[in-house]
Amino acid sequence: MGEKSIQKRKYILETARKVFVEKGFKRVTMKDIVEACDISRGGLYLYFESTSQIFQEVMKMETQADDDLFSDSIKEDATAGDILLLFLMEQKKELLRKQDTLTQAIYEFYFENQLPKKENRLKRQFDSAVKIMEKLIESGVANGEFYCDDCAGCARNIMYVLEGLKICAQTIGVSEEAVNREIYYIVKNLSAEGE
Amino acid sequence: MGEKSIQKRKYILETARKVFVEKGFKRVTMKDIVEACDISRGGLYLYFESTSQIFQEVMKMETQADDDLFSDSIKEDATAGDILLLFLMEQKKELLRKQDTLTQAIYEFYFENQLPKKENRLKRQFDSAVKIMEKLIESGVANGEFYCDDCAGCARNIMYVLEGLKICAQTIGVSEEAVNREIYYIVKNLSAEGE
Amino acid sequence: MGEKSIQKRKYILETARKVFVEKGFKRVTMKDIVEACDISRGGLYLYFESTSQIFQEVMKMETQADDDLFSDSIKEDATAGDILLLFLMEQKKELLRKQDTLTQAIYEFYFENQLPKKENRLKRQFDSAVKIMEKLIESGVANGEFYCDDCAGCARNIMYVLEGLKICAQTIGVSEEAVNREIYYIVKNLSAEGE
Amino acid sequence: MGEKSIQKRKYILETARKVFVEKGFKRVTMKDIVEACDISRGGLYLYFESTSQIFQEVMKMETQADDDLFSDSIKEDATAGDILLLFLMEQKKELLRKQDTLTQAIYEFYFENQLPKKENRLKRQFDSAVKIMEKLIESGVANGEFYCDDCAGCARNIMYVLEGLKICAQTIGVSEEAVNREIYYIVKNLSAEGE
DNA sequence: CATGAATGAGAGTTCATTCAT
DNA sequence: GATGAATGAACTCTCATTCAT
Repeated sequence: MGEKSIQKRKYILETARKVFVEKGFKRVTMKDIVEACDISRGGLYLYFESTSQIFQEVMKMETQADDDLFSDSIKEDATAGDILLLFLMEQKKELLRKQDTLTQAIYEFYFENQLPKKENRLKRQFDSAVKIMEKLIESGVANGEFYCDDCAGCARNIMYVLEGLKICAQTIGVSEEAVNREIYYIVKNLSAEGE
Repeated sequence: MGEKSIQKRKYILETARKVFVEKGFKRVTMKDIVEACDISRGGLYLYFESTSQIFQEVMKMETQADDDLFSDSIKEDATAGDILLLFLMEQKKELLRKQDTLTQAIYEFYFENQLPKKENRLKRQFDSAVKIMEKLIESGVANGEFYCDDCAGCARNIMYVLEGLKICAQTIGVSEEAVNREIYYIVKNLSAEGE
Repeated sequence: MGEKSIQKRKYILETARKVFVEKGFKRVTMKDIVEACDISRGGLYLYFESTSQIFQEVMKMETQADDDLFSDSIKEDATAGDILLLFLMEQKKELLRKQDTLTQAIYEFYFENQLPKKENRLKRQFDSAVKIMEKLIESGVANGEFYCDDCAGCARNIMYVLEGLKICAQTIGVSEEAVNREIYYIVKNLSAEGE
Repeated sequence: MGEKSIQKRKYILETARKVFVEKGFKRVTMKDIVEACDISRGGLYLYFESTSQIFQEVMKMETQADDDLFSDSIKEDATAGDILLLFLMEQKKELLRKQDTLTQAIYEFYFENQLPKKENRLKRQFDSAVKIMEKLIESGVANGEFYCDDCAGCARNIMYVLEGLKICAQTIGVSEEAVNREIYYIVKNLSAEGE
C-alpha cells in the first residue's frame, strides 16, 4: 500500500469517526461510511472489511490522540492539585459535549464484543487511569496538598464516579452544574478532610 | 380489550423481556419476538407496533417489580446502616449477574432514545434513588450511625459510583472483589470519618 | 404450510426447472428464479434457501416423474427385446432433445457436490438402471431372445455407452444417426452372437 | 510481442491451468488467476481478456502435450493388443486421478460454449480417437489378434464407454475395480469372440 | 509494459410491515 | 382477534473492468 493509500485510509477513518459519533456503533453500516466518504462500495472493502474493524481502528487513532493531549498537559510543572483539577476539567468538557464524542459508540461496541482482558482497550485505559490517579493522589499527600488514608481506594472511587457521570451523560443527561457538584465533592474530600 | 387479551399481552412482554436480556435492545427484531412467543407475525402487531414500544412496556413492568422488591426489604425495622448494606448487597448481586439483566438493553435504548426529562424513566429512577439515599444517610447521621457533612453530595457520589460499576460490569468486566472494595470504601467513608 | 403453499412450492419448482434446463446449474441465481416465478425476492426465501436446495428438490420431482413413465411402459406384456428397444428409444429421445433436459444442470451440480454414496441420487439411479438392465438381459437370454455369457458386464457396458452418449450430446453434439448406430450395435451384439 | 512476453504468457497459462484443475471452469474468476499468478489485475488483461479465452489457450497447450505423450508410446513396435492395452491403461490412470485433471473444467466449458464443429476441439479429439482406435482394431484383426466384424462400431463403442466412465468418475465416482471390469470386458469381447 | 486503486453492477439475505382470509 | 404469506427496501460482499500513473 503506497503513500497515497495511507492518506486515504486515514481519510476514511476520520470520516468514519464522524459517522460513529453521530450514530453510535451498531446502527452504522458499511453503506453509511461509503456514503460519508463519498467513495465506491467496493472501494471501502479495499481498506477495511467490516464496521467492527473500522471502529477498532478509529479507537486506536483516538487513543493516540488522547495520549498526545495528556502528555501535553503533564509537561508543565504543576502541583498535584492543579493537575487533578486540570484532569477533571478535561473530563467535564468531554462529558458535556455530546457532539464529537465516541463514548456511546464505544459502549455499544463493548456491549457486543466482550473482548478478553488483554485485547480490551477500554479496560486497559481504565486501569491505567486508576494507576495514574493513585500516583497523583500519593504525590499530593506527600507534599501536604491532599489528605487521604486510602489512595488506591480513592483513585478507584473517583474513576467510577467519572464513569458513572459518563454513562449518565449519555442516557439520562447531566447538567454542567451536576458535574461541577461532583468535581467539587471529590476535590473537597481530598483536601478538606485533613482539617 | 378482554381478559384474554390482557393475558396475552402480558405473556408477550414477559417473553420479550427474555429476548432483550439475551440480545440487548438494538439487535432485537420483531421477528425475534414473534419467534420467541411462537405467535404469528401479524398477531404481534395487534398488540405492539415496534420493538421500541415493547421495550418501554417491559421496562414499565420491571420498575413495578423492582418497587415491590424494594418495599419488601424496607418493611423490616432496621438501622440505616443495615438498610444501606442491604441495598448495596442487592446492587452487587445485580451487578455481578450478567444473565437475567436488562441493564445493557436499557443503556442501548436510552442511547438512541434521548427522551425528554419527564418521560425518561431512567432519570426518574436515578433521581429518586438519590433522594432515598440522601434520606437514609440523613437518618443515619441523626441517630449517630454515620458521619457526613454533605448528605446530598454523598448520596449522589454513591449513586454515580454504582452507575460506574454497572457500566464497567457490562463493558470491561468487574470482579466480585472489585465490587466489594467499592462497597467497603463507601461504608467506611460514612462511618469512619467521624473518628 | 397450508394447501396453498404446497401449490406455490410446486409452482416454484416447476418454474425453476425451466430455468435450470435453460442455464444449467451454476449460472442460475436466486434472482433468476425470482424473476422467472414473478414473485418477490423475499418470497422465494420463504420456501427455499439456496439454488442448491431448489435444484435437489427439482431432481427429486424429476425422479418421481421418470419412475412413473418407466412403470407405464413396463405394464405391457412384452418380450425382453421389445422392452430393451423401448428403453433405448426413450433414451435416444432424451439424448437428442437438448431442450427440456436437466442433464447438463445435473452434471454441473454433481461436479461441485460430490455427495457421499448414500445421498448421491445419480449414483443410485445409475446402479439401479444397471440392475434392471441385467435382469432384462437375463430374462432375454432365458427365453432364447438374446445370447450373452456375461449379462452383468453387458448391462454395465450398455449403461456406460449411454452415459458416454449423454455427455457427448451435451458437449460435442451427437447426431440422431450416431445414436441409432450405437443402439443398433448394442442390439446386434446381444442377438447376433448366438448364431 | 517480445521473448519476455511470450515467457510470461506461458507462465500465466501454466498457472491458470492449476486453477482450472482445482476449481473447474465456471467458478474460476479473473481474480483467482491474478492471485495465483501473483501479477497485477491490469497486467492479466494485457495478455488475455477473459477466463474463457484463457481456458481455450490452456486446452490448446494441453492437446499438444497429449499428442507428444501419445506419439511417444506409439513409437515402439508393439502388437495391436499391446497398444490397445497401453492406451486403456493410460485412460484408466487419467480416470482415477481426480487431481491434476482438466476433465471437469473441460466439460463445464463445453456446456456453455457449444462451439460449431470446426472449432470444437473436443469433438475433433473424440473423432480422431475413434479413427485411431478403428485402425488399431483393423490391424489387430488383420494379424489375427482380434476378432471383430464391425471395427468402426466397436471403436465407437469403446470410446463411448470411456466417455461414460469419465463422466461417471467426475459425478458418481468410479472405483478402480469398476474400471478394470470395463477394460476386461472390452478386451475379452475383441479377443474371445473368435473361438 | 505494468501496476493496483477505483468503480459500480449484481448476487445473497434479512426483516418490518401489510393484508387477504 | 389471529394467521402467515407476500412484498420490497436495505445491507453485505464480490468481481470484471478501467485508467491514471
